[in-house]
Amino acid sequence: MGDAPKNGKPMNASDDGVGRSSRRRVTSKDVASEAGVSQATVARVFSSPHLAAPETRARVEAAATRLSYVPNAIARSLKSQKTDIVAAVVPAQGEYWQSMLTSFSRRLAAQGRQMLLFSFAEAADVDSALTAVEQYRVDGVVLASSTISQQQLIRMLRPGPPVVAFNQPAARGVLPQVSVDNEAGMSDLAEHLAGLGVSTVLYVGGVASASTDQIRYRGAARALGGHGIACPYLEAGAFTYDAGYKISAQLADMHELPEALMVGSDEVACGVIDGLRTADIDVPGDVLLTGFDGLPQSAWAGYDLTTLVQPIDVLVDEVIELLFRQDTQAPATSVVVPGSVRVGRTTRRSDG
Amino acid sequence: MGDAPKNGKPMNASDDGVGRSSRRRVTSKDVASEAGVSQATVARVFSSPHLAAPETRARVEAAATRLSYVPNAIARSLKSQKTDIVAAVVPAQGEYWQSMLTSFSRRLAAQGRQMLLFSFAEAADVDSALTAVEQYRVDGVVLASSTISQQQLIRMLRPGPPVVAFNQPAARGVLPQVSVDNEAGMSDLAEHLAGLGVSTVLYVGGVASASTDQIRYRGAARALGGHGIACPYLEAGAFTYDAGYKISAQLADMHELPEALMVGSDEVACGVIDGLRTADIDVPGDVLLTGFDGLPQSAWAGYDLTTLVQPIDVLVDEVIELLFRQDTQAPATSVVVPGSVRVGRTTRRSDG
DNA sequence: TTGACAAATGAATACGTAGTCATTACGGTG
DNA sequence: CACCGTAATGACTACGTATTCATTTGTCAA
Repeated sequence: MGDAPKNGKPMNASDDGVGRSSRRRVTSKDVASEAGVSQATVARVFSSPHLAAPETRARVEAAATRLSYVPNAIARSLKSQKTDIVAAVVPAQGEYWQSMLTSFSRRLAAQGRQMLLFSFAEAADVDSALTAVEQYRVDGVVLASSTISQQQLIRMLRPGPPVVAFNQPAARGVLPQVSVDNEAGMSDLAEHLAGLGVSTVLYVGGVASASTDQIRYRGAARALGGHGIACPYLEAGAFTYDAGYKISAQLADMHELPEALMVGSDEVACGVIDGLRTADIDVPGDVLLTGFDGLPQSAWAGYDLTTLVQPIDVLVDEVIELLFRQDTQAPATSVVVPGSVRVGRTTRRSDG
Repeated sequence: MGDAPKNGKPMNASDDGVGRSSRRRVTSKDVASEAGVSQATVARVFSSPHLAAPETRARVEAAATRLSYVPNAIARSLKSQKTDIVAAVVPAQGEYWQSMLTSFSRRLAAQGRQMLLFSFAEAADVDSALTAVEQYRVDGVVLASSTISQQQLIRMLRPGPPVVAFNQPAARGVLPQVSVDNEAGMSDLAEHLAGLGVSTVLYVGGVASASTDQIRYRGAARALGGHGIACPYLEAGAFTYDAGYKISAQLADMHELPEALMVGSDEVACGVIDGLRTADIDVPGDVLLTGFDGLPQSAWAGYDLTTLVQPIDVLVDEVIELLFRQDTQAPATSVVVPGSVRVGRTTRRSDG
């Protein structure tokens, strides 16, 4: 046991080494005295190793291992004014958000960043989430959900971390925003239907006031209009399975079904299919159907929807790119990523 | 705009007062001088208001509002040695974990705590997640997943924040743990089947090495054994829809189907149902079926599984209770919460 | 030999807050 | 009036790290 370093301040000399050494967390200072260097050197070894002599580095690392030293990210954040944390404000419900979440989380982890999660069920929760976000000085914020109010969006504009809205076209011009090309996607699906010779279509939306819903409907209506096909709008009331299931009763009651249904989201579409089935209406036998999003469930054999698959990983990458781009000058960039049509059973005429 | 020295100290002394006063974040010191009090008083107003005179408090709050002061949670955490953050280490895939996540997140938010999310796809990711967890000095950790190794569990035992394992019976005796009563739950389902007069049963597990799978199977085997019914085990290979879908081919090839299938999880069960359907085997017409977990999808009309519903909110509450209980003496408490059987279409004989 | 220069390191400081301690003022009790 | 306890507040410091600055050492060219 070598001892007597030139810097022999007997601070915690009363601690008898081996005993209960685990009461207090080990700090860089402890490692420093263990390795016989200064605290500054320890910090350098961990933050910018190239500034330390190889021999010194080895000694410090050995000491750190011996003491099971773990750097304190809180202190680092305070000093460096960077937390390496990104906040995500995401609706509590909805299959779609979940997959976006995990993709986002993994991408961040690969960059050495962490993710602070805020899930909310009501608008009020968003406010408290935003308050917490401000306190934690995160490096970036992602706002997902189509139900965040304009006012809440604007709140994020005051000086603070960069913010990006996810699949929230309403934010365009207010916040930087990333979304799939909702209009073109739904348009592509409409063209697919038109190509099948469909002549009557009904659009089943989720929430009429949601910007995604409006834009998707516009895509359908325009494309179909180009073929001289009308496209009335019916609102399910929510982007949920249950909403789709319930609205299907209205569909079943129609004296004449359209040839195809374009549904605003996969989750609603699954509900519609199941609901129609209870009324002995078969998809695609009696009516064709398209979804939107490309959820895992939409590919399940029980549904096998024709839908627009959102490239979630690409969207997430764009979000991160936008968050950490140095060019913070451009005030409200809007990135739109194309999706891709996946043809499933629900638009295959079963007359084979 | 060519000035910008590479290492320019951004003194905002040139800041023209009222205008863009937002270069630097407002601190409690700023509020102090604005309100004509000391920094200590500002801190008190925000952390323990009862220690400040009402009049002073009002003045400080007014000043804080005027400057849009937001307390810095990082600095507070450093000083108080409490982050009010809980880390969750959760598998990236699996419907079940997602719902647990959002429930957990909302519960924490209600307590003024935040949640740091780590989702992982492979075991290697768990290690890096645990490293990050240690650095951020979180107040607690929740480990979810049945595939975390014993070694990784043990790593969390060194001095650090309290840790609770979620639905991970393998952790029993090693870490405090909360889970649904897997054995009793599966046993209840088995009794349900026995009550229907079923005499041959096949158990379709997810991953045979997973502790939850083993315990659930034991519940089924014991209960059925009590009725003199055998219960062979078949492994799907994963707790996923696809695994269930694929394994159903083996079921369809059996020269004689059992009367009932007990599937280890709802997600696998959905795959099994869809897979059987492609082989023209109907559930419940040709074979009864039970699931486990109580996922939202299991209640969808297309499946409507008889399953064991896990009371996620209760489980989450127990986790939080365990994390922050002062009584940290008890080394490895194990809380087991009962689930409830929900009878669906998949065990209703369609002989009506 | 000497000066210039780079590499390596230590001392000191700042990040923004919470808590400890000391100080002041005040009202009640003896 | 003297005494004491309590409320309210300010000065100061610690939390653990990253970074600046100065100092030391070694190397090379003049």
